[in-house]
Amino acid sequence: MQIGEASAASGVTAKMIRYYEDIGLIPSAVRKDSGYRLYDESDVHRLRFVLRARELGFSTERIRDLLRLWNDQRRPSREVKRLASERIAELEAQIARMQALRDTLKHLAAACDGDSRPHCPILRDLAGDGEG
Amino acid sequence: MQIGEASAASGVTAKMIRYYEDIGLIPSAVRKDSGYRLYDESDVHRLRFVLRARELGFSTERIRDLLRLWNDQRRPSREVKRLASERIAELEAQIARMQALRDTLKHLAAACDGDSRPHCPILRDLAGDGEG
DNA sequence: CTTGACCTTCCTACCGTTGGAAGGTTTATG
DNA sequence: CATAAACCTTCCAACGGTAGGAAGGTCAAG
Repeated sequence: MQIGEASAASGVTAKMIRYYEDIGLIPSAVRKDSGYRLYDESDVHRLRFVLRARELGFSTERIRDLLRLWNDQRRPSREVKRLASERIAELEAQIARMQALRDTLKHLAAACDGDSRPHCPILRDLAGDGEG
Repeated sequence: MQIGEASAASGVTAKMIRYYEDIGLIPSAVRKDSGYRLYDESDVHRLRFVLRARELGFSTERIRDLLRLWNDQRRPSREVKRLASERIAELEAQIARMQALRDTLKHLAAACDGDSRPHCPILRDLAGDGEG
C-alpha cells in the first residue's frame, strides 16, 4: 500500500510518516519505481505503536527505545517498566507544577472583584507589588 | 542601565529581552550612540511583570493583553479576571489530560512484572494487541 | 488525452528559548 | 597609549512535533 493508505490505516498523517522516516524513528520505506513509498501490515502496526506511544506522551527518543524493546524478543520487561515509570514521574511533576499554577491563579481570581472598576489583585501580583 | 543590568534586575535574559522587543511585546528600548539599549526602572518593572506572567504560563499574546490592561488605568477588572479564568480552564484541561495518561500508565506498569522476562503488558498495549 | 487523486521533495511556520559566530564599544589596567 | 576582558550588537540555527503550501511527477479511470 502507498503512504496514504498506511496513513489511513494507522492514524499517522503522511506528513508525520515521512518525518518519522527522516529522523530514523522508523526504517526507510521500500520505494516503487516511481519513488512512491510502499508499506505493509507490519509497517502499519509499527506506526500504530508509535501513535499510541505519542498519545501517552512519550518523547521521540523514548519511543525509539520502546520500539527497540518491542522488536527485541529477549528484552527484560524491567526495561520497559522503567521507561513507563520515568514517564509517570514526568507526568506527576508536570501535574504538580500545573496544579500549583492553577491554585495561585484561583486565589488571585477569587480576590478579584471582576467588575467595571480597575482595582485588580491579579495585575497587582503580576506587577510584583507585594514582593519586596 | 544597559541590557545586562536590566536582565539581572528583572530576571529576564538579555536574549529574551531582545526577543520581546523584536515581537513588539515590550516597546523598543532607547539606544546610546553606540547602539546599546538603555533601560530604566519602569522597563525593569515591566520585564518582571512579563516574567511573572510567563511563570504562570500565560502565552505571549495573553501577556500582551495583560500588559495593555496593566497600562490602562480605566480597565475593568472583569477583563483581567476573564483572562485569568481562561488560563485556569486551560490548566484544568491539561491537568485532566495528564492525569488520565498517568493513570493509564500506572495501570500498565502495575501489570508489568518488571523482571528479566520479555512478557510485558505495556508493550502489548502500545502494540494495540487488545484493540480489535 | 485529460482530469484528478495521489505522490514526491523542499521550504516555511508555529512557540519560547537557547546557542553561537562575527564584530563593535566601553572600561580598567599595565 | 595599548591591550585585555566584559559587554554589547545583529544574524543565523537549533530544539520537538506538527502543519501548510508550492512545484512537480505518477497513475488510474473516463
